[in-house]
Amino acid sequence: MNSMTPVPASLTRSHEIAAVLQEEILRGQFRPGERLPSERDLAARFEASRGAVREALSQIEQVRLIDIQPGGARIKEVKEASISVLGPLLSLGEKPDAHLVDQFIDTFSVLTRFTATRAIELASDEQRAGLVEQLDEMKPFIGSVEELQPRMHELFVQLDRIADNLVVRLISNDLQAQFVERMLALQPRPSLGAEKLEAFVAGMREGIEKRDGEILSAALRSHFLAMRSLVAQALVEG
Amino acid sequence: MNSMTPVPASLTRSHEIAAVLQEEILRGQFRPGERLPSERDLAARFEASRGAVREALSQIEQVRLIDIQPGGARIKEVKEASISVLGPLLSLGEKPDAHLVDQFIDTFSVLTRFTATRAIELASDEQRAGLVEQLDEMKPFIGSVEELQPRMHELFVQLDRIADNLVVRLISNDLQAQFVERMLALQPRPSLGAEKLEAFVAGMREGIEKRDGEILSAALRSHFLAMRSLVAQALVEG
DNA sequence: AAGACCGCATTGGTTATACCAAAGTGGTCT
DNA sequence: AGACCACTTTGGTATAACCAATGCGGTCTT
Repeated sequence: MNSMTPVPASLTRSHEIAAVLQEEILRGQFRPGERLPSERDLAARFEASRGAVREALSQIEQVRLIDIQPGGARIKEVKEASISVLGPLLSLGEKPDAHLVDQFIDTFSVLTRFTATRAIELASDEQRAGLVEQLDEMKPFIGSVEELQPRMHELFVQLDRIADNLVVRLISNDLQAQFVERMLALQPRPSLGAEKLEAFVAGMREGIEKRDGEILSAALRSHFLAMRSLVAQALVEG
Repeated sequence: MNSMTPVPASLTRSHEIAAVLQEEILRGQFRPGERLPSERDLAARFEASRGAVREALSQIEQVRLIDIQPGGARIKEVKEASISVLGPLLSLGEKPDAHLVDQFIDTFSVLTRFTATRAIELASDEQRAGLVEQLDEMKPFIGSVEELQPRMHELFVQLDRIADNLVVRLISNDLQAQFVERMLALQPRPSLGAEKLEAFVAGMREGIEKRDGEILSAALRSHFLAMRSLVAQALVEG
């Protein structure tokens, strides 16, 4: 999966401008309803062409942070924006806002539990057996996060495939796009203890084998809770 | 709230082009990995300037349906896209795809339950009392969807405010932006029976008053399930 | 003095042209 | 057959210009 990571999208002028403006908006440097400087003024400020500025504004409009209309572009409330602003929002300060990170993990947890419980409802016996096998194959690697992580990821991919819910899939895409890369920058890189991981794997296994959503859900919940405090700790220390 | 509905964003050339191209991509008229026609060719095809086409492509890139790079823009998998493609995806056929609508409602249901249960965990006694009051004030209007809906909406706004989870909030924004307007076009406009609504309100009330997430969650679950079959029915009939 | 009206400056929307650097392409030479 | 090189295409950017609609300010009317 790491090898699939695309090249960090070349920074074009319009993307730069969009990033800067978006950050300023998210920092609250403009009041909602207020007018953004005109495209010509922005072009002058960024020493760029109007075309580049227009492309940037077009992107910001897409995330619903501004409303472009003849007469001027107006700032909207962050609360009304698209989920795409979460990434920039997390990158505002030196460290991501701890509260926001908590919300993030909680939400991810809910969606993952939904996917997982739905998956075992829908899964055939063969599929469940396959999932259990995947989990069993993880056991030797519980000590090593680097080894375990890709296998865990593969498991979730399978669950996602079985649950077959495009809506959740797309939401998760966005969350990951906004969140994961920014969390990976954390130092020290948090990692769960072997005991907890073992319990987690065991819980998942039991939930899948018995087709018991409660057990599965409980395992996932406590796993995400553990991750939450880990990340919180990393945010304080880093 | 209806009066707040913004003017149907003026259709600029770039938005038109973006909409057409996006629809073609979503229809699968290009294979993932395949190259999109060059900006110059697209400009010729749409009888527009390259600038307009570039703005359109910039928007489509924002929803991660294409990947623009020097050398050419390449199509990506729908599964990798942003949640923003859901709206266009729902509008592909004459009627929204029933399966997708189900997924939509299920997902909305999960998030709403999360918000509601979190809200009553966090709510002060005064706030809970306020919520209960809101519910009680609904009772006279249970017969009339038009009267009930805005009050119900206000209740969810309060729950959302108390739960105070920006991530879920933004996700819900996107879902509503993509979904609600398209569903409102359904004819006949589905509406729940008074008995079910009464039970729903009662369940919410009890859950909030007793601060019991299970009861609250159950009320919401069955409510969304009812909505699901209503919409399914409307899709078949319409 | 208050309100309706008109007109100009500003703003976004769009087009056209031009140039650059990088990616892609095809042919040639080894 | 493979490496190399030149040409072409493609996206990235800038400049200049025009239109329509908005916003604004002053004037005229009542």
